[in-house]
Amino acid sequence: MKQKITLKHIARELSVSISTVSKALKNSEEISKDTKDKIQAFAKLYNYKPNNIAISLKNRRTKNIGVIIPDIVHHFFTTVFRGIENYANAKGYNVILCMSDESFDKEVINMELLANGSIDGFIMALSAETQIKNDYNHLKEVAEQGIPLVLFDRITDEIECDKVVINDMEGAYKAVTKFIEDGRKQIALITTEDYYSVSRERAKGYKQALLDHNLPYRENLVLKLPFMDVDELAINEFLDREKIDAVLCVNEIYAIHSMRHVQSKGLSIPKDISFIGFTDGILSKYSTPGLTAVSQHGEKMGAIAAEMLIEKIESEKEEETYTTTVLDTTIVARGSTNN
Amino acid sequence: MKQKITLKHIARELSVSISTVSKALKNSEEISKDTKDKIQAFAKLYNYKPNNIAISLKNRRTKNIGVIIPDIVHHFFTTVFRGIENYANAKGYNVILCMSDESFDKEVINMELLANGSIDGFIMALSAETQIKNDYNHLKEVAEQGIPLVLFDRITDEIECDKVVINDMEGAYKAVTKFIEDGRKQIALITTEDYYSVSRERAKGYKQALLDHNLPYRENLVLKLPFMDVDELAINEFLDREKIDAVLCVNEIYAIHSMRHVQSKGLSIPKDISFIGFTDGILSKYSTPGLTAVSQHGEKMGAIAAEMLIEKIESEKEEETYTTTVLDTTIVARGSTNN
DNA sequence: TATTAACACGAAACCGTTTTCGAAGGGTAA
DNA sequence: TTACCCTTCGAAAACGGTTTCGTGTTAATA
Repeated sequence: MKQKITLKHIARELSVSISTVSKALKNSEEISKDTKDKIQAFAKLYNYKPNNIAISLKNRRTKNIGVIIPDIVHHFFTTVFRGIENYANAKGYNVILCMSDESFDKEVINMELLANGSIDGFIMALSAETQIKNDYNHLKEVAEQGIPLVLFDRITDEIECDKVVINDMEGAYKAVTKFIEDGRKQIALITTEDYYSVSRERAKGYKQALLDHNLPYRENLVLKLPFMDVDELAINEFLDREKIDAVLCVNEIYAIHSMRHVQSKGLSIPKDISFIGFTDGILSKYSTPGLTAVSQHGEKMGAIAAEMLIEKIESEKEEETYTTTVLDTTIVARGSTNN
Repeated sequence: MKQKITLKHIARELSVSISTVSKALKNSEEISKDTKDKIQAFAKLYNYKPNNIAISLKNRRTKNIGVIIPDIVHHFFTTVFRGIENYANAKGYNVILCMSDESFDKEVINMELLANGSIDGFIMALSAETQIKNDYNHLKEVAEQGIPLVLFDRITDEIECDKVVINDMEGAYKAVTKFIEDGRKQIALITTEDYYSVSRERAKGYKQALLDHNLPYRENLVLKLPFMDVDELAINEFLDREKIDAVLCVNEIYAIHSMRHVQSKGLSIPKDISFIGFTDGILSKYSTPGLTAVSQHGEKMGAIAAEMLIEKIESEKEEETYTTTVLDTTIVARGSTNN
């Protein structure tokens, strides 16, 4: 096992001072060509690489970004993460990934741990529990310490910081409009409880699209499910009970399950009933028929979040101007709607 | 913006030395109760938290684990990652996640970057390109520096280190045996080229199961696809050409696509033809019919990998004993086979 | 010959901790 | 009074770098 070589080793070996070695390796003008050549050759030979930790301590910059998401086994979050990682890597940053598991406590613990010097900034999507509790003191703490923060997807108005979201309202609006243009009249919405910022927005878009096209908004065509467990029975019952010819679902799982259920009753998709689901994930692509989806462009979202964060990290000036970037959605048409 | 408080600040404020503060906060016997009380109260009031970076430099321990995987938008890898993260977090470690994007160069760059002090050990699955190139010098370098390394899933015999794999051969063997017990005779295998360690093992299990049950092994019932792009036409043609009543696929995508194709031809699953796919992912669960799957227990795999790594990191002794843990698979029966 | 500038390098401080060792001061025993 | 021992604290080194400032040497200039 060959130990990592340090400046001190090189200095001792070549009988020069540590400062000379440091400068020589940075090609400083101060050092004579002879000495530089000698030192650089030696360093290359022994594959010298500066210690990241020492540099971090000195510069008070870690070149690490902390990312906290509710769950990693989740298609949308992974695409966002990919966007973050790619951009960050290209800029020389590494990414520390933590999962909150939708738990407030885990979110707080992870943040506090990382905030003690391990990272230069945070990118995060709030956990469900945090949104329900509506407690954002851990975020405020971090902001007060001057650590840059970017929120994406699951955000809150309580915190002033950079944000990236998709235009959830517009996405739902587009989807419902497509249904209407396809001649659908009985358009249902299957969503989650309101504490999610995204669900609220999508519900708004759904309602607005109906009203703008002179269709009635009817409460009984909206099914609100509590998060966490997919209540299949509630979905089945809802689909059996109401007279419906189109369904907008706020996630893939609801949509896929609904499609299976109506298919098992002998209905034909999209002839008898058509579907659109949020998040253009893997299920939409491979279901039968393919599920028309509202694409959220997760990777782009991640890249933008990373760009905003690194911009803040690297800007010297301490201006307090925050921007919220809103990404438009795209409808990806597949077999579950008439195209 | 309130700056992070350091030992030095406390020392100056209370007119004691830095060492006294440090000791007092660790409740050292050396310091009088009065002084300790005073210092601890002050520290608590100003919410003092030691700087992770400084501690890392001092201890030469970062409490960070580097994880390098080919892709994050991939169900199996995310489940493994979840297992790693959970275990590591419980042990006080953070996880730095990098993606190699199946690229040799990215794998090398990421490893070298992290190896310079940022992490205490690596957990990784080899990129496709690395396996094709069969070049593991970057792994050897890291091992030589005494940095612990655990390989999972995509491994190699060229490197001596701890490893976790699933029993791919046994998984395929089980699946084929199930087909045979269900009365299937024309059992096909759709797999990737041989450079993947996992594909090779699965092909072995497929062959062995056939031979052990006195069925012929026929080359024309095995379709080997190059990785990266799912060649849908090749699959269709293969399914149309051969007389087949059961198909084992080495991943979900192949299986789902195959099922769609035979369904579109009017065949009934599992009556006319049945399917089993590797990786019990989200597609298997939500396809119609559900895909019987060989579960790889990714989360357990991740937990074991993390356990092995942390064990190595924290053990003082420098024994060179490496173990390979082999996880057995489980068949998760669903509608694509007769049960 | 004395002054000065350029060149090449080293000493030391610093980032924020931990830890070893030494020392001041007071108390006790001989 | 002397010797010794606790108790309690601080100085300093160390982790591995960067950077400022100073200094010795040499050569050019007055």
